[in-house]
Amino acid sequence: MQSFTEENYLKTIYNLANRQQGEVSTNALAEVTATKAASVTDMLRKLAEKQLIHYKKYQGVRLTEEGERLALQIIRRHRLWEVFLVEKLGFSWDQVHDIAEELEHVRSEELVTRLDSYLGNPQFDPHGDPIPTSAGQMPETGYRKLSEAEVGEGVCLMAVLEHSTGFLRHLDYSDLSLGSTVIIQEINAFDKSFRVQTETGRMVFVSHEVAKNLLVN
Amino acid sequence: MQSFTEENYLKTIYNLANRQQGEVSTNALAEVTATKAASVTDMLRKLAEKQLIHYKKYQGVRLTEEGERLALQIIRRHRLWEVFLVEKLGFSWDQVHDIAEELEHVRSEELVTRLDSYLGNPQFDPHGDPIPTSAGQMPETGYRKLSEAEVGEGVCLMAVLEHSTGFLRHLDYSDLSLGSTVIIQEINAFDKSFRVQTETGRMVFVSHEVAKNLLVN
DNA sequence: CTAAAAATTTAGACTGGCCTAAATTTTTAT
DNA sequence: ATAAAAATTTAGGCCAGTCTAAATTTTTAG
Ligand SMILES: [Mn+2]
Ligand SMILES: [Mn+2]
Ligand SMILES: [Mn+2]
Ligand SMILES: [Mn+2]
Repeated sequence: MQSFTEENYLKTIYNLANRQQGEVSTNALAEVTATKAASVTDMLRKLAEKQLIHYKKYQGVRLTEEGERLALQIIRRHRLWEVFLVEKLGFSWDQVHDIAEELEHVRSEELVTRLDSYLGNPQFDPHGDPIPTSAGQMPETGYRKLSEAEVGEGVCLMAVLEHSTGFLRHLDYSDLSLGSTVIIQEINAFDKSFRVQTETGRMVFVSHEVAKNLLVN
Repeated sequence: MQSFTEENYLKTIYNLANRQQGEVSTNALAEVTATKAASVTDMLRKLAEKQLIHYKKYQGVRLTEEGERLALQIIRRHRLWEVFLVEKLGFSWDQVHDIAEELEHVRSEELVTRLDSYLGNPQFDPHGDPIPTSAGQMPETGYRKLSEAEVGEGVCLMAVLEHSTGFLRHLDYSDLSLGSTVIIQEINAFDKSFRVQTETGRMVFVSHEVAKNLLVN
């Protein structure tokens, strides 16, 4: 059985490993967990002891199979709760992350199973992130960043890479909602900003910063 | 802001204070929290420091107004989550307590408000316990124990005092469900056991031990 | 009313998770 | 190739919450 803290480290290691390639560094973990490198080292020793990570001093860290299994379980819970909060309780997608950070630690297999089926076995969370299966698989999505699309393309908005309230509110404001299609009218050569037409016909300006954090199909 | 542990102590003090009269003892707390008396003393000093309890060495403990407010908030969350688990996820009433013990600590006013309205502002939890109001009031119920009722009376089963899986399963087995009415056929003079007729017509034996833990109207 | 029993508190110690400062290892740049 | 910089680990310590053993206070019984 893991503590909240251990669960958070596992989840964070998983996420960092899948953003960059190769081993996850102590400093990167310290930044995300908002602690100091020395504290991370302490925890890494403990997780290695429990065989949840592969860890060689100074060489970075990688999840073991068991560690990954646990990480996916926690991510699954997080995303299912986010679906619940949005679909059933009517929260908006920018309000749910912090609450799900707490709910994800409630430990009950039965609870997750029932929640999943109550929600209709959703495949994606409100931010378009795939929900790991109960068998412990992270579904593959073939998305690319909007910033990599070209003029003239019509692309469907599928997920966000950035989950901050500010970013999500900005998307709402810009009429960019997941599942909707936008047509790329123009890409500015200088700042790589986009002008796109949304499904409702609005012509919207999308900065490169935003386009980099929007996944499309 | 209180830790999980502090919240559990406040809730426990509240519950004990409303089962017995007067101050709550260190030993009673140690038993319920499954810790040792010495640990309880440490925590009482901390809670007194935070002005959440009135505490004089060797004299037992009582919640302050603020302490009671917090205790009721936690109990409210616990009971709302129990309703959710039973009504929405289809758990049975003997499975929900432990899960609610964890869910009750998720801290979000907004979450509780939305959950409450999603559930239709329920007045009672699956065990018949009243749900404290958002204003911080514990609704009064005028229930008495089934063991205090008399032969010939028809009484409505309203709540249970004991929440163990064993007890609740036994009630299911005995066809004794909350909201149903039973008619008292006979009270055994020797062991104070009851013979009652349930709503479905079954004739059921109710031991004194069980009758003491069933509240009726 | 007093002595034994029971309840409670204090003393001292441990673990988990965190910190700062110092030491060590690895990486980078000349 | 080597020195400076960056990253990481180690040393030593703090706090919350727990424990056991010992001391103290309150309660109970004779
Ligand atoms: Mn999230
Ligand atoms: Mn999400
Ligand atoms: Mn309960
Ligand atoms: Mn209950």
